[in-house]
Amino acid sequence: MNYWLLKSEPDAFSIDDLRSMPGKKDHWDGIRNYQARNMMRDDMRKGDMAFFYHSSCAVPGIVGTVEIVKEAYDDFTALDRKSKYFDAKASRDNPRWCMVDVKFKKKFKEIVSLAELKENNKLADMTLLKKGNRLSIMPVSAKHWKIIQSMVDA
DNA sequence: GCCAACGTTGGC
DNA sequence: GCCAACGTTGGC
Repeated sequence: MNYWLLKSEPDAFSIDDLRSMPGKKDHWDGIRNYQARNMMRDDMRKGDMAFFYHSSCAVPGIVGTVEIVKEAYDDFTALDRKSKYFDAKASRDNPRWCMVDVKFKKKFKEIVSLAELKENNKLADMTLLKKGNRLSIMPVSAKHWKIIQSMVDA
């Protein structure tokens, strides 16, 4: 079982949006980066857990957890001309992009902010905190997962 | 809005 | 295959 971190801009899709979906789940669409796609397709498994990270907002940070409930399948938004994730190079035969389904598990009482994560020396080697890493999906080690869980107020 | 750090594209 | 130009991400 693997751990992950999924970034989303809360203006576009927040953890509250996920919680209010039917069944508290939704597809994680719009991934248009090959590294992120490959990890999602090759390594992300049903039952894996992920942090939900809010990016490009007033207080960026981890706001809760989700579970991967469906493994990678074709991202149909790439074929939808009206979608902002439409990709002219994607086709039915070669959809190019994929997505997974995630289910809301928990929203933290308080956000674990990026600033707090940076202040924690034990997280110094975390991918998220490394310079220049902008991937919207990244793996989290079991060690880091535990440390961050310990930073959460009940 | 700025800018660093990537990733992608396309001419050669 | 190289590399310059361009686009994107995301913190600040």
